[in-house]
Amino acid sequence: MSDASHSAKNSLELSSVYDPGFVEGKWYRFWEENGFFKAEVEEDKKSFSIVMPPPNVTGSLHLGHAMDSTIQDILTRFRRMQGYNTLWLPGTDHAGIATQAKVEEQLAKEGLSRHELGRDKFLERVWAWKEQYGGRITQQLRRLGASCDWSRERFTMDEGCSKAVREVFVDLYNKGLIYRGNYIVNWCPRCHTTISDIEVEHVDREGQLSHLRYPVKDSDEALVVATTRPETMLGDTAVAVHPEDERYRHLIGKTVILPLVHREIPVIADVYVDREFGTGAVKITPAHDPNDFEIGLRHKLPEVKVLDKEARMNENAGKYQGLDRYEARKRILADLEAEGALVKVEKHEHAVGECYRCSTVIEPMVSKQWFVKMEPLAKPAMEVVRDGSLEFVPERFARIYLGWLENIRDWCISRQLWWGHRIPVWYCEQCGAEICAKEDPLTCPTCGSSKLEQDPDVLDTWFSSALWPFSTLGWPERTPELKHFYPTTVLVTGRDIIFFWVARMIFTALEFQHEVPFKQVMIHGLVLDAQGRKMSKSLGNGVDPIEVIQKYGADTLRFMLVTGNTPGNDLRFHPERLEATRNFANKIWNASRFVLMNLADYAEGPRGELTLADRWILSRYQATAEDVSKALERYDLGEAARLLYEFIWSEFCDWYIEVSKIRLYDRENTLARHTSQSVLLEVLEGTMRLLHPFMPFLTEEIWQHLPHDGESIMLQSWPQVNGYWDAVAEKEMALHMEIIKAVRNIRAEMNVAPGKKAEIIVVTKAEQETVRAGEDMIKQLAGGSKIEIVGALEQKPAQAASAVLPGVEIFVPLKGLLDLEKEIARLEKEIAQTLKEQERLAGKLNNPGFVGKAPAEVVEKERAKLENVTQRKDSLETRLAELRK
RNA sequence: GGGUUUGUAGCUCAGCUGGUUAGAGUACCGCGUUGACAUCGCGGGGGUCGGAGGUUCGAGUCCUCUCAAACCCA
Repeated sequence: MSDASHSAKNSLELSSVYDPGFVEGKWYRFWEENGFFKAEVEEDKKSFSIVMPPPNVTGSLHLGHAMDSTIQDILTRFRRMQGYNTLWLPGTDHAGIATQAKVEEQLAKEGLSRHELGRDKFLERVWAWKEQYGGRITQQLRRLGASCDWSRERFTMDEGCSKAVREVFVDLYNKGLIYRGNYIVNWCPRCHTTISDIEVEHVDREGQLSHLRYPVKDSDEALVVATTRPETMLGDTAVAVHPEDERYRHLIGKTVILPLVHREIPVIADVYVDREFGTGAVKITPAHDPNDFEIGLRHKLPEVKVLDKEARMNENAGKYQGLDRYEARKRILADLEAEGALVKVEKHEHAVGECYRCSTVIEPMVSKQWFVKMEPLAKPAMEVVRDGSLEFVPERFARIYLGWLENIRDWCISRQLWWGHRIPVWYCEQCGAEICAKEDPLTCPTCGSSKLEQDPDVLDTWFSSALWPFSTLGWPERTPELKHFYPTTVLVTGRDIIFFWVARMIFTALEFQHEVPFKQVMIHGLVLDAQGRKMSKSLGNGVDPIEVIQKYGADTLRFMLVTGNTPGNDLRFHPERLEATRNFANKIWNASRFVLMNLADYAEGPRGELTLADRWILSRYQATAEDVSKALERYDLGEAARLLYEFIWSEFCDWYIEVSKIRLYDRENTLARHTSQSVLLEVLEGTMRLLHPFMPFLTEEIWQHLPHDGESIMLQSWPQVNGYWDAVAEKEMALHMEIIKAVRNIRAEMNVAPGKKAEIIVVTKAEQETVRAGEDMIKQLAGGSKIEIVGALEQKPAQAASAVLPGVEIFVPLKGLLDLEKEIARLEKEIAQTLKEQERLAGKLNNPGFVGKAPAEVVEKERAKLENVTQRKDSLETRLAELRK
């Protein structure tokens, strides 16, 4: 090899401790600047595409993002190396409420409000804010090593996405799937906007159940209702009882008198009423309770609003007007008591709806909002999952998804915010016409007036993210990207946004592309703190991934986030696990250093005969490549990572490298040395490729030091699984390992100083040839001075410790060092173990049921085991008897 | 109230379609520092798999019930 890049670089540059900070930035720049992440449409190649769940533009990276992005990056790098035309498309979300709140905060510091600024000026400020701070999270993703195509980065409010939003809205509107109506919605008195049903979090709270007496008109009787919200009684327009409730049957159709305000309201019958709850009679406030609203519709009850947008009592509340809802509750209860209408108050635990953003108790309120009619959209969305054209991984999440869609309610999409996609509907001031159009209209198509007013509301942020898989590929244009990369291959996201996002992407995609947005959805769990709690700002238990990266390196964080965990389950974050993973990175680093140090004089050339260890590690390497590939294909990243960890540490480092030292240090036999170098190199280089998706930086750094062709490891092909499996080598190697472990155990138990070599006698008939082939290895790894392999021993060494393996007996003569008592105890323990095992196996084989019904193969295996155990036990007993003489 | 998940060594977690003496990391104990790595090596102790019952020749691995924890929905 004459080309400089083909030979190993001077390994002396490699420090004995891996320093991620030193290499990470360098390689990321190298990859990005050379355009290695860029995906051009290559029609002849199979595509693999992922759209990144767009993080909030206001956000900074948290461990959840880190995990989500790591998984996507692993899949992307894996498929890229496999030769797919790979696109990982990044972007950010405009995050209506969050972003608006951020900028309002900023304004508040200047003593300004958005209303003082005005809509247009405010929006300018938001855009300016976005330009300045919005890129933060994308920079952080780079620190993590994300190999997404930044040249295609998108934003949910960019021109293309906005165009897609318009297109979808107008189309749904024209199909009658978007409508405007007066319905009960969730109002956040703090964010001053509606939020959708799923943005409400139900929290169990200790509250009070007040029993209120409503006198029946023209009667001595009274109906007692139980309520957790006495203040809304001012807006009651009925009392409902169950139609079959004997207690109240005679009152149905009668009228009761609302205390305090003395308004007359009817007693109605509705099956919704739970007879068991409270008194079995319910006050109905259609304007401020979702269930009451439904009842109100069924019974055509009037809606009396008593709360305003600040959740204060309004003009319909008479003397309570202006009071906050909780203050009003106290006052009203006091007044009811004074009037004798308060029967009792009892403690009561119930679920209270809170705003997902600010945790303010939401106020159900009737108001005029825009909705998406869900039923017709939900049906096909369920169908594609049921028929398997869209798959959830793990599949249990499909049930959650389906369960939600089965009971779907219409989606409230209007938000009383300024930052977002404004609803493309205009109202004609002249004739009252409602105009929904893709292009801003200048005049009213009905009356020609130019006095048009656009609806002030914006759309729910999720409306635009629902279009993400195709809007980012250029839709509504028919772009080559859309044709080639859509439907995307897999969506990777947390299980917390199945409803918010996944479901909505699926039904919009089906409606507009007539195809699923992705063939598979891989759902992962959440990253929890060490105690298993969600990480949150209020708890202050969040961990900053960037700090972790600075301390341990991105590769360590990545590897740690995908190990020790099964698909779909939550992951607890334990700092100690970072150390363990960092040690693993360091181990790889040092193993590579070792190889490089011994490769200085390496030149490609034909190998000599492969040793047992060579054949063994090559076989194990192949098996690992195959298993890792399979695990990655079924999205079991934790298993893939575990396999690599085990292979590298336990097999490659602990055994193969140690064995290789024999030939490496033997300068006489250059062919053997060369062969060893060659195998070390092959396995290390291939293993780096297998590991690259998990630890891109470390593997790139090592790979660049190894003899190589090509610019970057990330562009190399994935190791080919060639089916090479050397069963013989694996079996023989296993025997050698057993022998070595047995000798090591003897040495340790007998306190033989580690530096002191000892003679090893191996007595075996059946395995003589095998053991002979590994003589050097045993000597090297078990600290043998010399090794004697015989078929039988005339006279057993007196002062020797021994061990028995199937078909093999081992003696370690320890003149003067043997502690007879210790050795006897050791043998007795061994015998006890084998005896137990022997009994277990014999019992099994004596069971006619087992012998008769179990597969012959299994029975045969057990028989062989019994034979082995019996033989071992006999040998051990013989030995013990000898010692006791 | 419905649903999902989890309950395996002191701790954190693996264990695929039931069949080796139930594994790893970490912690713990003993020994070890010239030669890849003390962010290391070698050796060792430690669990009968939440509980009960069942299916089966055979169950951590399937079924039923039960206890506990977390989450989602209502």
